[in-house]
Amino acid sequence: MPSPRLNDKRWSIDLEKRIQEEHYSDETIYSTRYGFNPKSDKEIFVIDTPPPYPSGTWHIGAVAQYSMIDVIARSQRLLGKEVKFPWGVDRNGINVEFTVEKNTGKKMKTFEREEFLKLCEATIEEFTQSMRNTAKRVGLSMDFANEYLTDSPDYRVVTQNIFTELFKQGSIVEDLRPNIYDPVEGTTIADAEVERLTRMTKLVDVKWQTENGEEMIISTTRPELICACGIVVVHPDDERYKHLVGKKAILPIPTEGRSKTVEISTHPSVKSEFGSGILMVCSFGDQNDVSVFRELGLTPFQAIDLDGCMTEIAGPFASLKVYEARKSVIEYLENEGKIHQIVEKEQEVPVSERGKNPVEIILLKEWYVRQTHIQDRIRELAEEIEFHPPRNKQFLLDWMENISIDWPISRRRWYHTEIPIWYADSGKKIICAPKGVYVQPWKESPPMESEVLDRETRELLGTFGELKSSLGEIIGEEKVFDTWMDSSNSNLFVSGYLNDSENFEKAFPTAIRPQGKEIVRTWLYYTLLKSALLLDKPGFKHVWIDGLGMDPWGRKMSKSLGNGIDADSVLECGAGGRTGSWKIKGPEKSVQLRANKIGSECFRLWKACDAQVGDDFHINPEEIESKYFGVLTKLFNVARFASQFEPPSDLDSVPESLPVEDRWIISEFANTMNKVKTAWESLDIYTATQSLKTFGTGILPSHWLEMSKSRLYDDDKNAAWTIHRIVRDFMAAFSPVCPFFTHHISNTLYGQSSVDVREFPEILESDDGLTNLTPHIEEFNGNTWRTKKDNGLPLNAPISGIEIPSELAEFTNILTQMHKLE
RNA sequence: GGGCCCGUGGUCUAGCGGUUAUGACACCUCGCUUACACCGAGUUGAUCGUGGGUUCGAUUCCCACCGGGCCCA
Repeated sequence: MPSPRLNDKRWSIDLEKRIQEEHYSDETIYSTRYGFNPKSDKEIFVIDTPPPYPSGTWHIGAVAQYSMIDVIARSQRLLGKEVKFPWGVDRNGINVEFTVEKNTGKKMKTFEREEFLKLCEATIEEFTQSMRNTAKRVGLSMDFANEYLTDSPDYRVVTQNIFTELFKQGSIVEDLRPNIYDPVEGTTIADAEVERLTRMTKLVDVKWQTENGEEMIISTTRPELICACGIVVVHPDDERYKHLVGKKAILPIPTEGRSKTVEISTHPSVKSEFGSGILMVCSFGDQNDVSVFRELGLTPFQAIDLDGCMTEIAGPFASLKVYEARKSVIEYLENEGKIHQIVEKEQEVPVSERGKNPVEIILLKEWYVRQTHIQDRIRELAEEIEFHPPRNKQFLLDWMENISIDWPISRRRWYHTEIPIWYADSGKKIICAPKGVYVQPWKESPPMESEVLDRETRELLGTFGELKSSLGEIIGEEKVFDTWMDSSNSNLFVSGYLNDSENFEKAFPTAIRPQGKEIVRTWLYYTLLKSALLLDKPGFKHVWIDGLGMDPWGRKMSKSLGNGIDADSVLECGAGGRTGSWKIKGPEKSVQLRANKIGSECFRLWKACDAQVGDDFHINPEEIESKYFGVLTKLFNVARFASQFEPPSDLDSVPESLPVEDRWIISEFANTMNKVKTAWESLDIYTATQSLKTFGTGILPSHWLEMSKSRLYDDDKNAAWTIHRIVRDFMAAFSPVCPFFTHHISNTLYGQSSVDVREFPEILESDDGLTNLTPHIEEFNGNTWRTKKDNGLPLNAPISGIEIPSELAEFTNILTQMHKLE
């Protein structure tokens, strides 16, 4: 056999890594290849990449998603677009604060603020580094040289400026409102950050008395909140309690500085079948309490303070932690004989997503982005966006359906973007940081060119420099922003808002927002909200919402279940001959999974091929290897086989008088390429990859190659042209999925890398007359192989008595030769 | 309690009013045939979750139920 130009016998993880390292080693070559040229005449395609949050380990499901975003980026380049594929890292937030607290064993607020920030920055940088490595290991073609970090001054100043802009236009307000508050971490959180955990709770039936001595029973899980009770209500249709309505109930525990009685009234929100059917409404046990207080115009009591302790109104229970107060109140009521019964009950407790602490609703002065007024407009703007898959739009609509309060954006934490505000003139005036200057009001004075505004009317009064002397004491805001305030600017930031207005016009709305469905209610929603408030535009043209990576049994991967799979272990599986093994807790017992080789190319191929976008996908390394590594081996061998024959100098013009079998496979290939091109254009990774895989591992090697082998060995120029033209174009079309694999093959065979192709390969003409014969060819070959097998003949043995069907008359010669028909 | 999504051979998956229901992996049988045994060829295997309905006809549309997931009360 002539020696193949591809010398490696087969595709391997070590080869993959060698190519990859070379690929990323030279920054100049890398940037020329994948960088963004804003001056280009091509259509601009900006990807609003989700900036990942570095936490030490990168979830394999997320890595799989990023690899698909990379497929989108590469396929759009292949189609001739000027792609901006930014690499950003989301680094603000409470997670890194928790990590530092855990590592040092000290709570944040026991640190000096500056010192704590330094620790956070060092920690997050370490995590970021390992994330950069994984990003390259999985082959992402992002613009790493222009990395953006959401905790850098460049990024934070954009967040701050956008805040100021929204504040001036009236879309941001400050107000004293009931807020969801995490007393352990000492900060307000938003609705979207609350999750529910099932816990056992005591449902306490407390005996109350009315002023005229009638006894009534009220069930509650929060007896410590009796001190904040504003009213007692029953359902208006509840006949049992009609006589109580209008009377007064005496609080069953001692309180301080408030009325000892509350009115009994009716409210439709009461569930009569729950407990006794009588409800105490306290400020604030839950969201329903909030709305009853608001509806009836009651003045709320502040029962819990910022440290999660009872306030003075709790009388003897003041300054106890909520949980201790509950125990003491129950004890007190028991001693007083005021408990009817206590039942242990399963209850869903709202906790903070990040800290898993039970949250409280308390009155706090916070900053809000107004959002309830603009829901209809956001819905209209969302109409202009194309969703992939369309059904996942429902997640957004469902979430928006439930929005009833504004978005609280201030947090009492530290490693976040600072709210760029100072208070002056005894709080009557506000100083806003000027454009383009990142500020830290908790430790800095306002820059001279800052603007001074009336706190109520927002009227501009002048610059800080002009008014400095008349402003009295200046107090910097200590609070910071919710991290979603930062990340919801990503589409604005990457398209040049405030930094590159010339480009912004062309780049916004960004072409695509790819993301997971778990952050629809946060990242997607908040971004749409911001884009609507600031520009009255949809944030993007396409939204691509993928499902989540699940364990092999379809359950969410989580630390507590012990069913997680580390991304690097899959990508490195097979490197240096090391196999991979994973011990995963299944629903019943632990299961040991093993694989010999996976790597980035096989991993990407699996994700591209195995499921349609939007569905949750099961991650099982054994399956990834067994189903998809063979595909790479097959394709590699086709290319390796081709590589032993000299490619014709001119692959672009079709030779005259190609024989029928070459015209046939070219027609088949043209059909495949048409499908692939359409699929890449419509962001349909699944169809594009499936089509290529089917062709490349199916009729091409099994039928055409078998037919044409002997011609190739005989130096037939037509056969050589056909195989090389197909391999070259195939690699280009396939390069978005397996960039290093196709790079290696195309570079070795043709001296030009498929990852550099910037125009989809020309698709040759397809002859329907020939492609209609394909089922007949497949059937004839299959029958002939079976006949040989049934007769105990090897496939290369001659055979007699086989008739070529009349439809395949044109193929008589080649089929006779192929099967050695006699 | 409400909403949304999903349920196709042992496993994963395509199809979404008329198909001999797609493909892959696994299984089984045969074969080291000058690209490939980390391979090839061939076979076996699905009453398309269950029960109703609409229709001449349903895996595909509607309803109920069951199971899984996600979200919200």
